[in-house]
Amino acid sequence: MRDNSLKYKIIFNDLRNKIITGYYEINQQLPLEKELGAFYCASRITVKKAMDLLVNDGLIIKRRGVGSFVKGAASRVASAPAAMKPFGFTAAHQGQAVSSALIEFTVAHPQPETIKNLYLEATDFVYHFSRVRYIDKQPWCIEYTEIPINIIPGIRIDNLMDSIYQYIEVETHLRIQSQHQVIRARRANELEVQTLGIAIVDPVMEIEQVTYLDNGQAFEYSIIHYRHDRYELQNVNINS
Amino acid sequence: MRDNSLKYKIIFNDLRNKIITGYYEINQQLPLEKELGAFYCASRITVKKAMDLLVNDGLIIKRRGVGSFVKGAASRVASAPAAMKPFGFTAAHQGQAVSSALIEFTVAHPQPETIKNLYLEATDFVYHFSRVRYIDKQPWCIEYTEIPINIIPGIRIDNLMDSIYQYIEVETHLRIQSQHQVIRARRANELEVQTLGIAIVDPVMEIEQVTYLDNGQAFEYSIIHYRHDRYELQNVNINS
DNA sequence: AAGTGGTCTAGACCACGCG
DNA sequence: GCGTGGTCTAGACCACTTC
Repeated sequence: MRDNSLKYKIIFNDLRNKIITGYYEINQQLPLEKELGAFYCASRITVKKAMDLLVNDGLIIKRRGVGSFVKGAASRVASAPAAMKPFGFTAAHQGQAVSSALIEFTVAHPQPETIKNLYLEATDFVYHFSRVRYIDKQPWCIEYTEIPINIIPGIRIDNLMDSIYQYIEVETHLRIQSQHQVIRARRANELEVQTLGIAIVDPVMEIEQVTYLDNGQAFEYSIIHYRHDRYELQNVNINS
Repeated sequence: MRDNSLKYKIIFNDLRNKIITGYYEINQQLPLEKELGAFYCASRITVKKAMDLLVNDGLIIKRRGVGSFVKGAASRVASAPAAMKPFGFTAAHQGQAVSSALIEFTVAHPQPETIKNLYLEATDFVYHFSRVRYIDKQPWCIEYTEIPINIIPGIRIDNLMDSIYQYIEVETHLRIQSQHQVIRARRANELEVQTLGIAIVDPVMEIEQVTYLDNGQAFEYSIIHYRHDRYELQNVNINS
């Protein structure tokens, strides 16, 4: 990544490491913005930009008139910066043995929800597929996905065994830019009981999502059901 | 709020309204940062700050070398800006008839999870209470909460019928600054089946949270179980 | 080549907490 | 009154897209 050459990201990552490794302890005051600017040879504005990212990730608090301090929660924070969370199951479990079982793969007209979320016509065509995702051969979740064929052409069965996002970014010149999700708890259905190896009384975590390319085009409508014991979401709310 | 006098928030809110009301249509290009700066009598940097907030809320995308565009998801976006989401059940349901039923209220030593998350000693004392929360007399969720008595003293039973956060901010001079949450799906227990009026096979949405004051002090450890049909979380992920 | 947004700076002034 | 972080500016240069 050439992102590493951006000054505010260098400062962000360095401060983040110093907090996570305990170089800065919990509740300890950080150096002043002015001092950090001198240390990193950066303007105060650039240091502030880096520190504001730390605030958004829940690692520090800033108090006007007082200073900046390491937050107590810092020791339990996710390993990846929130701003750099990767998209998709494969990327989220990088380094682990991810595999997939294809349940269904057809080309069809889009379902009503897909029409609404991707602004399609009922007469359009989409790839319609569902697959179970495994880590170390343990079932993790089941994905129900529709992707318009005229936005992402050329998907074949063997692309679905790996990361579909990787196919899109590597085989085409399109880049994935963002993802809008709605998260709910739900009862599992019969298919999920069988494929995920859970009991009929076990819930699943539902993630309904629309994924966007960097040109603003929504290209995927997907519903993912996770085993409830294999998914949790971290969230930090900051008061304006 | 004197927040309204901040230029970047004025611009943010004005652009946000123009997007939500359809003054700017989906996929329409917004005026250039330079033009908006002239329109609002603001520098380009200030306009950019406002627009970056819109990006984080998932309302627009920005393309270097091209311009900024209204995102398709804009029409389905939450009514409140993500950056200004209020804390707590009462605030989240402002204008609705919120009521509470107290299940338990004692002063006790903290549970292990509370000790770990609030950095307490086993010999400390906490308010330990649980309550069911209703909207229009319909059960919505059940909260299990512990708050150290030496951080927030003077909580009485009648405070628990209303918003405990409101008690804290009004009766003391402390201000609530942030909240760290972990969200999971879970099976309901016997108490929840009865108090929430759900079936034993129905899941609940679990929110485990630590809430912080603006001095960085963690003052509350809480687990909330929502009826799965009465809670959903919206989430926007942006690629670096 | 022209024009967009992204980064960075130096400097100013303000709001706030504290002594 | 002092020092903190918050806001805002004018201007520079860069990375990127499009023509």
